[in-house]
Amino acid sequence: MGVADRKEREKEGMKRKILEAAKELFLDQGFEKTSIRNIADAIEYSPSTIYLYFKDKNELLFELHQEAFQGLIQKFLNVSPINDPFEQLIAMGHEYLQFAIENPELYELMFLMSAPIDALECRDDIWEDGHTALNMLKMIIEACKVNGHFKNQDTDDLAMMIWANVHGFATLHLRKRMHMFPEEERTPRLYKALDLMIQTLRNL
Amino acid sequence: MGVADRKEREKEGMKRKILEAAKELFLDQGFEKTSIRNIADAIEYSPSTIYLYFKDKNELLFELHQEAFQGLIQKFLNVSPINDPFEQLIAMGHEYLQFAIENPELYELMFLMSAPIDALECRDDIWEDGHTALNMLKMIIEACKVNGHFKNQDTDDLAMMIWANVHGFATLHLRKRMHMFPEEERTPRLYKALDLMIQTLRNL
DNA sequence: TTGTTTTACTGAACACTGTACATTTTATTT
DNA sequence: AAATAAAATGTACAGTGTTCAGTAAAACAA
Repeated sequence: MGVADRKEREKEGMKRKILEAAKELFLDQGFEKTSIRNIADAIEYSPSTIYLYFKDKNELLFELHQEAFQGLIQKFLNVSPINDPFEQLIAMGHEYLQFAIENPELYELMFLMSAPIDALECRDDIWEDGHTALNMLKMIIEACKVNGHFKNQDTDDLAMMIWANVHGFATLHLRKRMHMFPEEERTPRLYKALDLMIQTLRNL
Repeated sequence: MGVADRKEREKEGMKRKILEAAKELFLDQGFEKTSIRNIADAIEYSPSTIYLYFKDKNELLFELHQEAFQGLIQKFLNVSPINDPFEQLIAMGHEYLQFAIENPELYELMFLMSAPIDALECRDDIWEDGHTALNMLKMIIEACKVNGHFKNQDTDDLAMMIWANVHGFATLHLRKRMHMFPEEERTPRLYKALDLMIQTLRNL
């Protein structure tokens, strides 16, 4: 039945329209300060219409959350042409930090927001892409081990430590907790400290 | 004039009363979900009264922010009896992580909340205690250097790296982004990864 | 082409929120 | 006791997320 198909497409189109508007507004003025009414205004529909396509405001965030993780995974794929796994690791760290700095609100949505997590804890598919990203890190760590790095260290612990470190850099920066350094020094210092961390790992 | 003094004390008493109620509610149900009306109800005053003592909801948070940092500094003082500076560093990392785990909402308020920071960026005394805490870390790093650690490394970079790492652990945990590990493994793994990080630094 | 059913959408309403301000109550000073 | 100053309040405004009865339009069956 062709009609049902078209309806399906239209429904999908509407969802996208809402999501794009929500994304722009969330990224522009933050989640809390964006109201359903704002989104409705942007797409020229009534507020209630949004509730026909999404359960509530959190669900909008959830969908964007999914897309954000897929964006990070895309960035991670940039490191695959590199041959030496340790160099891959370094590049991955930079890709991660760059993603966080260039997409602050997306990063916030992925790793900092607590609102949606509480609301969507029941769903078991939230972390699918998160796991994929983490596995990419773990595989590179394993490859490093083959090359003689990280002797007698547990891969999970290493992954956790590296991830936490990069995440720490990202959040300190995003949440503007680097007041001890003058404005223009912050980003360079971020990368410098990241490099220091990775070099520290080199002879582990 | 004794009357003025008493008035001053009463005013201070009222401020404390409001702050204690706000603290309990913020820590209990979060900042966003606590309304001025909730706080007013708790102390049995009208909502408007709160505005006579604090500029707005953010200011309540700011005052608590100050107190929280002083709490962390107190924990840091626990390491001073330790003789070896590197052991001090290890203990400091544990104190920090423990503080974050035991006072999740205070930690959130210190390092994760973005609302108050934006609103209070003008004030230059927000980060006074923050700097004190950071300086305690830096002094220990300097002491480690005297003992032969961290050869040819910049103290600021080291401080930044260590802090970011511990902060990363803390936020991953607090924001429930450790879904890859089963519930009961999370906290132990946190400390294990922290130890791994610090041991990595030992021979730097 | 009708009439009927399904779908898409909306406006008004509810119960909240932070905050401002005129008004009233209480305390202090003259 | 009257005048003044301080403290607390009730009310109001403009905003929020969300629900739901009702309407308009499209799809289907006759």
